[in-house]
Amino acid sequence: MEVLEDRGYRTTSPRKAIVKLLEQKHEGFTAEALSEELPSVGRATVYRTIKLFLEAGVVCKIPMMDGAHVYSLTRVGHRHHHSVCVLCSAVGEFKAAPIDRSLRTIGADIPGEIVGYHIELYVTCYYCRADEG
Amino acid sequence: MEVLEDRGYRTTSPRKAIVKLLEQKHEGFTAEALSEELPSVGRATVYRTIKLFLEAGVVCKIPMMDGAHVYSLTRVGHRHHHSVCVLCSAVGEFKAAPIDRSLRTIGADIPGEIVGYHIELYVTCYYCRADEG
DNA sequence: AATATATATGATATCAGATATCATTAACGC
DNA sequence: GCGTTAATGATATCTGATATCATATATATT
Repeated sequence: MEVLEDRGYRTTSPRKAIVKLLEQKHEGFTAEALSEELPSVGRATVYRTIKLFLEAGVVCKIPMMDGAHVYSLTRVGHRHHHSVCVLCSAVGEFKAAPIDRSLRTIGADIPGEIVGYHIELYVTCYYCRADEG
Repeated sequence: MEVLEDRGYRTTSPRKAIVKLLEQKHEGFTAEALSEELPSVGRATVYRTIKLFLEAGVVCKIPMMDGAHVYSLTRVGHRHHHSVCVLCSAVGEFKAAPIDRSLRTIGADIPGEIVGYHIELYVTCYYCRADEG
């Protein structure tokens, strides 16, 4: 929320409601699902707000294995990547730093200069594995 | 094409036309663009065929930095990842093996068991860098 | 605290990418 | 060649997301 204020955005009640809900969510969510959970907030506003949060770096967009994608609140400050449970879409964050190193090695074999990268790890999380036995 | 035959799919002329066009394409493409380049093939067929190719592993779906995505013909047989030029969307493939190793180390810190992963490297390719100076 | 001003909202329409339907067409096995 | 079955293509439809625009409300100014 402070991030938004710093950027000159207003702290409105719809935005507060969305942030409040997101803080409780440790699973990836779709814009549609979020909208359904917040009937008091207009559909358009939900989509707009997620886009705004994306640009501000407050949420991340995570592609899933099947081509779909979910959003997730960013909890760590530094550069990171995501692990996503393919069953419940619980999202974990891990530091980018250790991978950066090995990637720099690989970079030597890549034609062109690396300007960024994405890594998604697809996992089955502890709870889902427990359920499946 | 042989991959498809092995799977019991028929080698039809629309499919041949699409494969032929893809072989010449070293840039990522969208289904829409492909459809426009092949007016002789119906829109639905283009989308269907791309989906089919995806499932057969003949093409890959590559998420771009801005949230869009492109498709790209798979040229290497083994497991690989992609580098994509953010300017012209030229696609390169690189072997997954060297990264697998470092990722296995990181895996120890990840809650859950890794069932798969994606890596996309975003680059500015040689030609685009030459153009921009 | 009241007001002015610009930003944000929400209802609706619209868009884009993709998929479902289904009658017609054309591959492949015989 | 012929029959069966999969594939095609025109159309309608779906889903996730965005554009429009009148109304409401957050902040700055007084």
